[in-house]
Amino acid sequence: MTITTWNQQIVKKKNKEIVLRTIISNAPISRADIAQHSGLNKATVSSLVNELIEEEFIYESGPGESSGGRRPVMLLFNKKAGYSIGLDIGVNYILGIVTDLEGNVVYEQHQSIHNLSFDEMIHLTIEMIKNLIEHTPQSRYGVIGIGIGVPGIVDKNGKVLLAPNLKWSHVDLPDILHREFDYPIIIENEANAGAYGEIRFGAGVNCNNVIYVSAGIGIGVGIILKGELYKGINGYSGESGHMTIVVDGEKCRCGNSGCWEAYASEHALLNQAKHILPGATLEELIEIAEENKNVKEIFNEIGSYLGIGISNLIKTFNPQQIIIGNRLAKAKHLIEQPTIKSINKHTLDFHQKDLQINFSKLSIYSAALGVSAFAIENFLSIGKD
Amino acid sequence: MTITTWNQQIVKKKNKEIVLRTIISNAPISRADIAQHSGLNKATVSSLVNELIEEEFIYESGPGESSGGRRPVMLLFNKKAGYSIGLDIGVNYILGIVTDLEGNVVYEQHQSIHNLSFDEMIHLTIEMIKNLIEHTPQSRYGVIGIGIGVPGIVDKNGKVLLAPNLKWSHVDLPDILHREFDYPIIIENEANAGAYGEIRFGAGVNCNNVIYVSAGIGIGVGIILKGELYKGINGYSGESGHMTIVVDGEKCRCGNSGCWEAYASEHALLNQAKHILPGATLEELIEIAEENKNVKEIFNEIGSYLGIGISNLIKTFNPQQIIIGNRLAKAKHLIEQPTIKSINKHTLDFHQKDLQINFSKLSIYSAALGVSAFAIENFLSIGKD
DNA sequence: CTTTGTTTGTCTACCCAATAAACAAAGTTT
DNA sequence: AAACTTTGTTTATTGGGTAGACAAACAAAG
Repeated sequence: MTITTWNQQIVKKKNKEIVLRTIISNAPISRADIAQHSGLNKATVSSLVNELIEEEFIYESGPGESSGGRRPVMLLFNKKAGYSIGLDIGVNYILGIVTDLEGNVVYEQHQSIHNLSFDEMIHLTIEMIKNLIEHTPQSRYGVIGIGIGVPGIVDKNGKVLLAPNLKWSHVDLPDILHREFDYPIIIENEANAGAYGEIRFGAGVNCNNVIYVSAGIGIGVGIILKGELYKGINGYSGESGHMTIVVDGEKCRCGNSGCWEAYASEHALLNQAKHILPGATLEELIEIAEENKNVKEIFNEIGSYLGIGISNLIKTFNPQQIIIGNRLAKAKHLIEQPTIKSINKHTLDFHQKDLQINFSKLSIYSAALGVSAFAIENFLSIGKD
Repeated sequence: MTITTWNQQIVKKKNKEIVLRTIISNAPISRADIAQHSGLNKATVSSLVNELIEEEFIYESGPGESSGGRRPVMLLFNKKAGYSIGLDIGVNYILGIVTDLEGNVVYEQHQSIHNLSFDEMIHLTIEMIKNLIEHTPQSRYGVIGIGIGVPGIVDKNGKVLLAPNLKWSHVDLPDILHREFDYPIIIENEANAGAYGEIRFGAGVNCNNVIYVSAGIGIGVGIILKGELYKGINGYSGESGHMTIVVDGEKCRCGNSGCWEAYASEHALLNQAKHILPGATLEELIEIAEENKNVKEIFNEIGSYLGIGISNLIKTFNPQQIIIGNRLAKAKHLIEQPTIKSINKHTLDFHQKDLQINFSKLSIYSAALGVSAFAIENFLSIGKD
């Protein structure tokens, strides 16, 4: 096994990437400014910029304001050079989106599902992808990749090892899809995808160490460290929903007892609420909470427990930001205060320094945008010779 | 702020580092083998090797076995090119070591301390470092750095923000020491240092994702991800000893209740044992446990709780290895089985796949070797032009 | 002992990317 | 209009890595 060595080609590729990323995050920008900003030589920038224009990753948008000399030629990222496809497979829905290279949704398809067999599920997924591809605008690079988020444990090769809520186990999704589609395919856990979506396009833009708490039926955690998704040795990280917060506490679906998600998930909420309002959904409970003290108190309690688990994560990671997402984020106005209160109570001042607690900004799109972003990222760093 | 750009000098530096590291971990090795192993061109390797010889980082040890042609010239790492100093400051001891560049201890000094004032403590530390420097063998690069491990929270600049057991707060140790010594100085939390010591020289050699659980008076955690120490946004990561495992449980010294270390540390152990044997130390209890069922049961329980917290970390990190170190590791024979049993009970098969649970191999030297290794690492990547 | 083939390590010519400096073009300021 | 500024390109140079030729050193076969 050989290590990655360094040579001029790598240098060029890295510098080209620096130039491109500088344009993406500072557009419109001139060649001179890129040189200033990146520290690269003017001539180097000029040459790389011209290659990027040739490849249609960027384009000249015309002259900008003069600052006392020749007017600069402003450069823009060509977000329409290609399009990415993202799917979020949930328990009772599939959401599919087509985005440009900046993560703007140009087409979307929502599909409710109920009690589908595995084969029907796969068939529906494939049909959906076909439809998304059909609705992808023409462009230089076309569809640059397909990302799929699933609520379960995904290994390093994209195999879905266990998705209890979908009743999937050992599903080789990349293999199944590669038989139909000849595009790069990325499968990712829903919490990981959501985390990435938020740091790229949502509440966590410009944050490098972020813990995304996906509070839905269960609780999953997406971990972004040093700007990169951390996945663990086999890809099974972020199962913090099953960390013990009460030894010998409530029974959890995983077989253990006292798990965080037995106290702070949608499942826990519905479980509490069924004594008051049997069969009510999260959305219904949120509405009722406005007038019903007892229901409001349940949200209070859920928020408080949510804060306890988050505090555990804060003490372990000392992150820059916590983002609370997925379905419980809909109840932001009900759980934000008790959650923050709980975090304040359970962490030291040290850990609260420089710490932001936010809710998801992308609502239902977090995961789909996240996997779409993975495909884009993959394309921009690999695809660019 | 300019980004790090890429040029030929960087390429050379990186490749030189590849060559050096290949030699360090594969010595004795020939130039041809390095080329084979690294993927670099023979000529490139030859040139870089000759520079490294010039700089005395490596040397030729004579001809090796022929494999059917000209006999190769074998290369060895010159571990005596410089020496590193490591200190482990504990509550009632200071341990100082001098190591060569491979982490072999060439001189050591143990010092017991009791109820020293802050000034006395600093004075003693400085005197010890002076003594260690005096006992450092002559070499090309001399003392290449000083690393110090402390039982407390250390920020990114090496300032000790809080070390409750030492009664330190806001101690600018780097500043104090730089007035005395003109060497690179690295201050690190004891758990982080121990973690690094173990992955470099101990139980975690060749492991990239390791959680080191420092179980002493309290519990600290050192997190190694992708081969690097993870420190969080401000350097306060790994305070997992204070994660809640029993909501509204035992009071902890931090002010909260139900913290892991209130159930699984030396402090918790002594607390339990004082009802049976008031005033007994950990070492005494370990001896007594051989014959005393009640004491043995306390170790059992501590191990069980230790396993619960470790399980929480496993679910979050999906690490390759857990290393249990610090004082409680002395009771390995008493707590290993209950700990492993507890981990088996509280984690899923997925997380146990490819997972090793080990105890510290470096015993009392973990932290001192760790900080020493930090200094060496710093020297080898920066010091080498 | 000779011949043949292999392995090792160096040397040379060459390639390629970044850089500095010179330069032209297109502005602004005095 | 003249002088200065800024932008972006062109030129020559520097300094790395690489391929391939090469000699030295050795093993194996005859």
